[in-house]
Amino acid sequence: MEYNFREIEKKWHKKWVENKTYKVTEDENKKKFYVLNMFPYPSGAGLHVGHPLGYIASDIYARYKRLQGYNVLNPMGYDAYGLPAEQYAIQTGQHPAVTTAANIKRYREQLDKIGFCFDWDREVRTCEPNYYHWTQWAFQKMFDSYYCNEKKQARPIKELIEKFEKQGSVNLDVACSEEISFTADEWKAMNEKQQQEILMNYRIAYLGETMVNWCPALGTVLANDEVVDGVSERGGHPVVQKKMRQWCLRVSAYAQRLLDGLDHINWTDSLKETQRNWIGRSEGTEVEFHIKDSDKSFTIFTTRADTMFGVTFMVLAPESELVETVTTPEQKAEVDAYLEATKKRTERERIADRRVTGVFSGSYAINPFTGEANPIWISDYVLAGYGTGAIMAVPAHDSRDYAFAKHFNLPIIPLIEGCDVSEESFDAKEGIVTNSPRQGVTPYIDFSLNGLTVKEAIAATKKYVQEHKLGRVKVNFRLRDAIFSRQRYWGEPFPVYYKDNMPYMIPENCLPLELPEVSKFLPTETGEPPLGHAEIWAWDTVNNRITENKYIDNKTIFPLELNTMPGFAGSSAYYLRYMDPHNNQALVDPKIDAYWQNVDLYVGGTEHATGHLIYSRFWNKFLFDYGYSCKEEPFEKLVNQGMIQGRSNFVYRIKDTNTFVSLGLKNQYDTTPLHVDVNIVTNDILDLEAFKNWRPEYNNAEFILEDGKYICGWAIEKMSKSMFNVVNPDMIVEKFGADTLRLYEMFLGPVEQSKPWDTNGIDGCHRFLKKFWGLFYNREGEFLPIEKEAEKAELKSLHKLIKKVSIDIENFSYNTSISAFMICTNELSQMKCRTKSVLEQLVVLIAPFAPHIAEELWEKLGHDTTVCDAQWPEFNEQYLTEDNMTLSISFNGKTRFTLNFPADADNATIEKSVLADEQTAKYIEGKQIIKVIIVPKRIVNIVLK
RNA sequence: GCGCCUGUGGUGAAAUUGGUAGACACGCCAGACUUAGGAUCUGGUGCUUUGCGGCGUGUAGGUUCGAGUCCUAUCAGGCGCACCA
Repeated sequence: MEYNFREIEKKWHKKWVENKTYKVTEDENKKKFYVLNMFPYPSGAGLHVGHPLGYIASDIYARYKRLQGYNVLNPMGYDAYGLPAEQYAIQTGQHPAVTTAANIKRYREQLDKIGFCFDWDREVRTCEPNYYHWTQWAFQKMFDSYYCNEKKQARPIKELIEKFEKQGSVNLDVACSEEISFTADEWKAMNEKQQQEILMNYRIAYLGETMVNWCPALGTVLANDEVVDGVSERGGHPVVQKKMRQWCLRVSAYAQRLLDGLDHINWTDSLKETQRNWIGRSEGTEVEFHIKDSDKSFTIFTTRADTMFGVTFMVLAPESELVETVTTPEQKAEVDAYLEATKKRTERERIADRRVTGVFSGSYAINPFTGEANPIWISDYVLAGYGTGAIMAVPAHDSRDYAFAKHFNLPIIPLIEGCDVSEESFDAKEGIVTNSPRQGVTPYIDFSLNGLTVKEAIAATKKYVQEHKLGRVKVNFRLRDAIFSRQRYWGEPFPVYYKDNMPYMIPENCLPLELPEVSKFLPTETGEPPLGHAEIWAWDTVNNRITENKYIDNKTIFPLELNTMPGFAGSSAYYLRYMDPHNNQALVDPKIDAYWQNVDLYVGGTEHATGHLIYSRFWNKFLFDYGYSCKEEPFEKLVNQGMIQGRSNFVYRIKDTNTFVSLGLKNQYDTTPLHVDVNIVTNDILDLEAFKNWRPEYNNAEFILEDGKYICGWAIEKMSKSMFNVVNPDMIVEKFGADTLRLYEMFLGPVEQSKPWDTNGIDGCHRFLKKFWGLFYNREGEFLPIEKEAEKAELKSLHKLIKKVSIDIENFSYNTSISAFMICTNELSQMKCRTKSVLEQLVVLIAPFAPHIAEELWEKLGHDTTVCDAQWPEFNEQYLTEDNMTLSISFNGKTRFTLNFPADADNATIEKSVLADEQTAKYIEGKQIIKVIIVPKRIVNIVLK
């Protein structure tokens, strides 16, 4: 009987749905295991072969864990809100809800064909009200919270109000946008609006007037991670800096915890490193500089406190509020011109063109260590958003300051013994400090760093600055608060209305606030949000319900927020929602959360390293602070699947003809390479008929063949429609079956590695499944397994496989597991002994990889339960014993060699003749063996004298 | 510039973690069965040499009885951050 994968797969897909084979419920008697894939954006293009890579890898793991007796949660859903879904809707001129639903349907069909063990009863869609209810709820909680630095957690804002009433802003150690000071009496004297404005400075979700990444083409602001090289990540449109009033999340308050948490989770080093870079912790010192002939002062931030004696000028960011203060009347015209010029330059231009620019402000700042008056300059190489927006420039030891000093001819004072700063600055933090203070100069203060190493000098300066109240030790983070508003239609509406221009939350029991219908949902270049077109979009505070805009009176009926939330809002806590997706009383029932805890294995692409994976960790930490999530870190282990690139094929057309020449002969002609659809090429051989029918212009194409074949050229490129190299999983499933696709995607190489999709070689996996089937059925359709005692050789082959596969799955080395299956199948097939018990275990072993064929054979073996409920076989070392055992021998636990001896020998005698090489023999010859220690894994330690 | 990762046949890749490098698969070569084959089966396949042999894990050193694996330097490719003070 033939291996009929089409029939088998169809049959089992139906049975799995009917029997709800993959439905999971909480079960206190079983240990839990939570496997999660990053849920997809249902884009219009559907799935290509790259998407399922991670899903297959995690599916294998989930099935394996289930066979081991775990209660496995393996859910799937859709990240349906946000830019990509909406862009697609705009391009096709349809309502996003319609296209999203259609795309989801398509995704589901494609996913269903591959045979995943998802519990679809737990599906979530971020665009559905019963889901975004909890996105809005979390936002309200963030609005009603501040971050207490002392307790290192989010606290209810009412505690902060109580504090203000008692002591004002005295001794306040909380995260804020800017330091404000006021007394309790002043607080009490404020009206409601003033108080709300003050509180906004502390809320975790707050309205902030900040510089944002404005993308005119997309008609929205973007978060920092959505901007790459000055253009939008989606679509590559220019992005400019603009000051706007936006909702923000105070992610920066959690910077230290986000950093510390990385130490306790099982992620790859490179991903952790990426996050560390993004968080960008930098320990330094803030020092106050007084402005000469003024009572004003400003603070700078430096990580090189040891260079205080090498400061020759100061620089302010053009956007710094201090610019106005320090600009003298004589310099005003020049400064204004400079500010105007910088404003015009976009982020992109600044990156592309790094020329040194700047202007002198006219003022001087007094260096508290030398007493010298340093000129204050303004330049765009200093960023307003980092540190204090002001720096002390030490041209000798900072390359940027050096470039500036050379350009404007400012002095350079070297501070490290023996360093040469005639050509470039000496940036390394090493060497012995000198010139601090300089010889012959009367010390301004009683403090010297000369003779210390750089590290010692930094510590000494910090100490001095602290003790003399010249500044303070400060930790700065690169991580900024996340901008949380989008001027888009297709996103979660904010559950917010405006009274007297200040935001108020609609009552929690009125959630979800559903997305209204609008006449026009297209974004605008000017940034008016599409929700402005909604007619029913006002909040009636008397009846607590939505009402029509025309009733807005700003007394009881107020306008609702017009912005919507960004894509990452819905994807930040979805793993919690999967635990309890139908609960309409809470995001997740605390008891259920306590059962599933957090995600044990998270699989997805690296592209989310600085976006989703930061926001999600932040969001979860916030919920953790209130006890809504029982674990501080959401994703225990994370595996990044590599990207699948496309492998394009080319045909070579001879210029000005319709004749195509095969790859090997193309150099004899003047040809143009043309992309050809990879789906009409097999193993680089072109299907000539299919090619003629591919495009009308090739109908009468002629070919110059080699060996009767047309060989195509190839190249690795991004998988894209325009290069005709997109391979859909459906086509592979149709041709070879889902089990072959699953095996092949895993066989391609390590899951973590990026690699091109290459259909060459898929035959090997398909052939293997046929051979595997051949262990059970011969060509005549006889069922081969028989009940009998297993033979030694069979058991050895089987247990070798059990051991290998068990270890490999734990390590995600699926490619080598599949090799092991191939070897075992060949061995058993040659032995021609078909012992039922052996084959039964073999079916269980392959079930995670190729579930359809496993179910079919499991049934044929006489089981009426699903193979998913079988038990993963344990390997038994005794079957693995070799006839000739190999011993690894180490001397003093250090050096080793291997040694063969018969396994049945009672006492192995170590003879010179069996040693691997002569030199080794020479090495132990004449040395007295004191002790032989046999340790597990058949390693023998021989201790030599 | 700083940080992280990766370099092994014609190709994708293995290597019990310091012990016979190239498992397994693709491709290729030869053969068998076939009217035919993008089917199936068998054997071969790192390079070099007629052969014995020699050489081989980006390059150059080092540690070791022994290195793809550890150390140092260097080259190449990929990724992240980047006027972040």
